[in-house]
Amino acid sequence: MCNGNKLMDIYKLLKNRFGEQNWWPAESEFEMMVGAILTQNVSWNNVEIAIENLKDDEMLDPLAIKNSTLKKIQELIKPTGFYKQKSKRLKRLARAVIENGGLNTLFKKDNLREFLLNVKGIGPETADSIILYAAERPKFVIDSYTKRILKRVMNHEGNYQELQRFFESNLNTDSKLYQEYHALIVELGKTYCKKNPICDSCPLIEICEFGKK
DNA sequence: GTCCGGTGAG
DNA sequence: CTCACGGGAC
Repeated sequence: MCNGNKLMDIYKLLKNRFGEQNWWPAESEFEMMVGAILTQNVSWNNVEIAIENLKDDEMLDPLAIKNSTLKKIQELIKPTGFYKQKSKRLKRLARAVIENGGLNTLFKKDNLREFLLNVKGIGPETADSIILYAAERPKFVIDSYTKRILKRVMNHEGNYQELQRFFESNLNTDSKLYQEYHALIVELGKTYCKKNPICDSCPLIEICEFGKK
């Protein structure tokens, strides 16, 4: 049932079907961090529009965010929804980056995860996304898709921390593997393992506890 | 548990 | 029209 070795089988099947994902699409590490906040509970399509808006105004920079007004930021990121909250979150992020000597310094911290979680508006998933895709350190990102898929495929449930440990203790500690795996999970969640799943053509049909029925 | 919120698919 | 979306704070 809770066989951790099955995790690599899942990974291989997903990779065979969907191929290389190459997340996170961004031109800079700070852009990745901004995207990580903007994508909270919002489809990536909306984030792309907001990122373009920010880019056009040369706002993908900590100092630019810090020196801009909340109102201006809200206009630019409106496509991502929750814009009043997210504009403040971007401000706090920018301030935290600046006050701690920039990203190069920040990403070397031993307590990077703790540091990020102390920025109001950055929770576990956003922090781990930044750690994995921007700082490129091996932290497995758990999201709602991961929870849903693990429950269906392996009948395995748990909170954020438990599921993260499940992946990290059963996989090689490999940033690239974690990056691709999480991206593949998201792709599966969007295309087949949806709320109303499409099981007949799912790449995991042969090994899925739920799909077998 | 509830609220935040514009966008696109169906 | 409804619904989910690469969550987090309270």
